[in-house]
Amino acid sequence: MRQSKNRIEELEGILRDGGVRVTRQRAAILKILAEAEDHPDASELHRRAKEIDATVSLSTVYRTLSALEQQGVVQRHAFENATARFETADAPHHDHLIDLDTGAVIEFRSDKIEQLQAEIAAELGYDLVRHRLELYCRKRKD
Amino acid sequence: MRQSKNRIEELEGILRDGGVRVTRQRAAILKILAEAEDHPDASELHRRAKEIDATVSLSTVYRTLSALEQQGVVQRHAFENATARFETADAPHHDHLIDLDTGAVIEFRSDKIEQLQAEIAAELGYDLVRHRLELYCRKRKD
DNA sequence: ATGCAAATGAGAACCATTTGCAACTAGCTA
DNA sequence: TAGCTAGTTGCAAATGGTTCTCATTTGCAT
Repeated sequence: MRQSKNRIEELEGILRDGGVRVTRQRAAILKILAEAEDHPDASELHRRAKEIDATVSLSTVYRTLSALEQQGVVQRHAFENATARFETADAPHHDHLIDLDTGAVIEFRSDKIEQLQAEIAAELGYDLVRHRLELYCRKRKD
Repeated sequence: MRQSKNRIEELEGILRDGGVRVTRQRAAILKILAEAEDHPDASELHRRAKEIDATVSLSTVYRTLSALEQQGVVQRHAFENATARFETADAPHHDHLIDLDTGAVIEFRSDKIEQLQAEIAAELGYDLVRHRLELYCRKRKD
């Protein structure tokens, strides 16, 4: 996309700073991730990455995703009855609405809900570390 | 506990009405589930059920849990990085707070959040079918 | 009692993900 | 630029929770 090149170089920088080597395979996976507008799973990422570098193996996709997740560059989501799906962690925090019929994922954010969650945790004597909020929905029939 | 006997008979009735046979093994699993105050996983249920009926196999635990889930008697939860955990579906709807250090699960309910979720789905053109809200927390340090 | 569809135990099968290993290679060093 | 070495890779095998297969048993309506 438009300036994905910069974004990719930025991500590669983050990796190098984190002591993670930027290999041919990782560069390919990173590019695919940066350009993805959806929430692909590991095998879909593998399929796409192979178009850039045919040598990328599924193992490497998984290993790279784990490394990227640890660097905070990628987020992993385990939606109901499905394989893990991934997205770059550049956008601000948001939750997900999953279309039960198509599997499509829509991002949304509600500051009210975020705040209520923290309040609930506090009331119960806890500090909220992270949360998971997923809405499983069907397109409204008119 | 106190009147769990009635509860168990009630559950058995639901099963029979649903065309599901109440076998010795299922009765044992049902009893364990009705008495559980926590959110055990399949192998823990297996462990406990065997104390009532040593013949219960893990296969049957899984099969029974699926049957109970279909009858709406049991709910399955897939918390982060963990095996599926179960609870009887008698209590009114609630969400879960998971203690990251102990794995303990605390139930809570927020009508405000419930309402906000439906509103968000509606705004995006969807009908909310179900949702998942989990708060991963640590005990507050005083 | 009888008959038969439903249920069971044991173990194999599934399948997404992880891991062991020997052969590479990114990227610092001289 | 060549060399070094710890980090990476592809492949295949392992993992582990959960589901399925199949021969045998059993609940329960008749």
